[in-house]
Amino acid sequence: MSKAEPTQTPSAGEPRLSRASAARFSLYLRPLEHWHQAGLRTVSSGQLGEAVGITDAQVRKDLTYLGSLGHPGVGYPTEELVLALRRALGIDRTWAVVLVGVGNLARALLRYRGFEQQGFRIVAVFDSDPGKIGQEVEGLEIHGLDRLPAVVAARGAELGLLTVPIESAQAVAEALAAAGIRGILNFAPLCLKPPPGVSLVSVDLAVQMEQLAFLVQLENGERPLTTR
Amino acid sequence: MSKAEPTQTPSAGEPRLSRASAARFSLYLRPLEHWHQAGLRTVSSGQLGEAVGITDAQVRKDLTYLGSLGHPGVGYPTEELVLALRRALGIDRTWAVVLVGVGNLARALLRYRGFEQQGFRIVAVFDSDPGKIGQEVEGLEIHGLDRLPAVVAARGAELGLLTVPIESAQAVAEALAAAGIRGILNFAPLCLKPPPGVSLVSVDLAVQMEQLAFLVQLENGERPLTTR
DNA sequence: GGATGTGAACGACTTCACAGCG
DNA sequence: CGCTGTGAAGTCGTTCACATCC
Repeated sequence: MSKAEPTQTPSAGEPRLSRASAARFSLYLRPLEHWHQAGLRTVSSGQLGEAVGITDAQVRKDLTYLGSLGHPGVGYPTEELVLALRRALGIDRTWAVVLVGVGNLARALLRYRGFEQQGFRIVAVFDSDPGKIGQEVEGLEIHGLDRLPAVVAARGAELGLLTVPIESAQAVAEALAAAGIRGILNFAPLCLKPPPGVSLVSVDLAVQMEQLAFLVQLENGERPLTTR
Repeated sequence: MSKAEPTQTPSAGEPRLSRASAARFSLYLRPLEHWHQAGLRTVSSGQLGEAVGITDAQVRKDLTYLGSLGHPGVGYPTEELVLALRRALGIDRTWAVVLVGVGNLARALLRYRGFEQQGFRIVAVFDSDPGKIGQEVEGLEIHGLDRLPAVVAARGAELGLLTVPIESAQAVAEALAAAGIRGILNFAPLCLKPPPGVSLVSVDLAVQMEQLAFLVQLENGERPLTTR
């Protein structure tokens, strides 16, 4: 009842593409789009690796998952590669995104051009504060949370940005799920339990800062952790 | 000349603590600090694992690196564990931080309480725009970039938040390094080359969004990447 | 009994090295 | 010749299982 079967991966789709490779696809995309606009028609695995700071072998292995679009002795055609990568990542189309929690971070995200550029459009914003509801931010009316299901459905939103305080994060995540949202990018500094059927990516700025402190400490050779 | 020696790790410090474990230390810290304040004196690996979404075995393996502070049959003393984790991460003290690039994101970061709570204090802000220099944000005067070395030295800053546009990111990173900064948290959406002696952590919001789109696409079973 | 610490098995990811093609 | 695609080897990280101790 507890061992025997390897459990997990019971029958569903085979894991064609490794998670690690997908994470790098996004990184490849930036220099590639830049080079493509600059008129470069072809790139080698070495150039790409150099640009994102990994080995050429790694690049080739990753790109294998896209099918064989490299030409020996030549390299990869820039444009095809960009298209294939975007397709693999699922950003060969536009995603409608809602934002919940209109604080400082939310305002910064609303003004951030990078999302739109990659095909993410923020189509509605929500907050629970009655004082904010009805106001506008960046041309969008702030809705009350009760309107989540209706607005999500009306705008065809599939992704959500979660910029609410810790206390309400889990509840709002579930409200988003109930409203039909399929993926959440969470900025609240806690470990959200993803509602069933909803994918989750979390960004905790304090955690990143702590990692940085750790790295600096390591480099300083100060306290590489004694066995004690 | 090219094989034989394993190269790398030539002689310097042995890699006591794995990078992956250190990344989780930050995650452990949040529920732990919460529980500690709530008066809980002891926690088990199972509880911690549950809170951050990993197995108990993984938790125990990680905590091994801190020395043996668990008691069989009882668990780990909450307070000691918090202190040991903070010490391991290098946040058992305050870090002085400078911020470069006063845009929307910068303002959001300046108002974010999470940094201060974990021992990161933003002590100065910089921008290259003459129109901004001399103004104040969140009680801090905006300095010109030319004052980086002087202010960094005067305030004893060791870390930097980089929220400048792509074009100037690399140059500013090098200026930070030259001014004596030891670690950079970069928000510009490009692959920075870390100056020698400087640690780097990058946060690219568009990349996170793309990962989310990828996960949702996977879960939808839509296009799990065909071999073609 | 309940929970830790840990070697050993396992699996995932990366690097190597080289055959093969344009 | 340069560069891709890929098995094989190697490294790193996670999970298992169990001896051990309170």
